[in-house]
Amino acid sequence: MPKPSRAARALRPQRPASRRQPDRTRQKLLGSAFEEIHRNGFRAASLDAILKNSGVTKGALYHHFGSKLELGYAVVEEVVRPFVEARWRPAVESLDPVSAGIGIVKELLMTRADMAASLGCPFNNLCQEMSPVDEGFRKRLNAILDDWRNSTIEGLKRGQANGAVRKDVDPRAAAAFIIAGVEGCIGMAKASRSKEFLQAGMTGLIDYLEHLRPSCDDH
Amino acid sequence: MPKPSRAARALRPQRPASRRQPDRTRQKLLGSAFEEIHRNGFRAASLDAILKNSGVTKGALYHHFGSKLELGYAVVEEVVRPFVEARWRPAVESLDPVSAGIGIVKELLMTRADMAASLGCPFNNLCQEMSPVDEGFRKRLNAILDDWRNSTIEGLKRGQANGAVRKDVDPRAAAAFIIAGVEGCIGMAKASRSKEFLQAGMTGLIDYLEHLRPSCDDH
DNA sequence: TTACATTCATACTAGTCGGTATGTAGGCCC
DNA sequence: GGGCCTACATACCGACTAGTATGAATGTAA
Repeated sequence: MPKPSRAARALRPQRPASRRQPDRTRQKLLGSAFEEIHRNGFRAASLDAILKNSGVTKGALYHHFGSKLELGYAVVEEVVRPFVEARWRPAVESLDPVSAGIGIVKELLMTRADMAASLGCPFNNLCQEMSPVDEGFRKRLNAILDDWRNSTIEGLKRGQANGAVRKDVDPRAAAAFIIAGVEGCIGMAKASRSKEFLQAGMTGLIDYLEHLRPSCDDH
Repeated sequence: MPKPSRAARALRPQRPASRRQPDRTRQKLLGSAFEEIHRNGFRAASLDAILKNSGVTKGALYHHFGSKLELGYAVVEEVVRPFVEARWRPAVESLDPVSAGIGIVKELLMTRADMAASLGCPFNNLCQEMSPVDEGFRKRLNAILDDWRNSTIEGLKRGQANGAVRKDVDPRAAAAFIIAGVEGCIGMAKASRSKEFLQAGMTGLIDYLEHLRPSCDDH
């Protein structure tokens, strides 16, 4: 084996005695970049600020990433994607996606309302900013969005199969609207800044989700 | 009268013979700035590009506006606000806001789908980008959002009074969710770029709007 | 221990940005 | 027609940006 891959190296036990820990510096860069991008957007994100906050130097950065753009792509794939997937996984895998979705929304309202209302959703922020101006970002973000939506569609279909979701619901339209509603609420809450808009919008979303359940109309 | 105000001057007949037309150059700056901001966001908007596209020089710009920030504020107040208000006015003033809203959505899908899917909504773009980083932007954008939402609330209440909207709907929550749904759909469509997401999401929105109407549940 | 690739550190460059200093010309009043 | 404010035009400045050139130190394989 000529050179150990990052994945293989990460499995080996850490050697804290060493002063050179490439995987750790890479992770520090990704984390610091994610925060800076979350706060300022990608284009306004300053490499100097990322380096300062992570304690890494410019030489190390350009050793691990070929350019600012590549760093941004890595943040999308390795930080933003897991962040988004961790959110919706419980809902789309549930047998009752409506109840699970409502639970996630309520949990978000209780634990993440402040961050959501001030800085917004990292995924949505990047979609808004970068999709129109960089195809590489757009493709990666759209891949995340596609996975999210397709999983939601599958969840809704499963709900229809076991009676948790109305049969006359169009899963494609409902999935798109649910995602748009979530991101829209968080986005608008940024402008109002108070959590009131967020709570009101999410109340409307919950109402819509309830409306997906079988009701008296079906009988 | 020591000096004629902009408003008074605007009422006077144009004099195309003159080479100095301050109101016209101001409008050219606002229009060019709006386009550049719509395409690139405020912070990435280049003054040089705005000047090039409008054929105005830097001296003229800084004669009319004290800074880039003031130019941005003026774009919000004098271009974005009318843009937004013109959209929702027909809906919130209607006796049947649900039908009027559905009409606006369908009209947007037919006439503005391409622009919406590529560049997004100018108002929402600025909310996402500038609300967290500049209080002056946030206040102005939030004022627009507040007006939009309050008008929608009034429209829904009017609909409830004359039987066009279900009585058990919470107008505050519904208004917030409708706005969030519209902007969310447009925003997500930017990442997917194809109009399919926009159409699917808007179909879900229409379904939600229909759900606000009185149904068998009320009897 | 020697040779070599990886990993990081520092100093620097070229370019773009918003903003300013200075100058000039149109247009109204006295 | 002289004074004067408004409305522009041009040239320039300092700050900040992403990116690079160069080199040193570390770790590894032979």
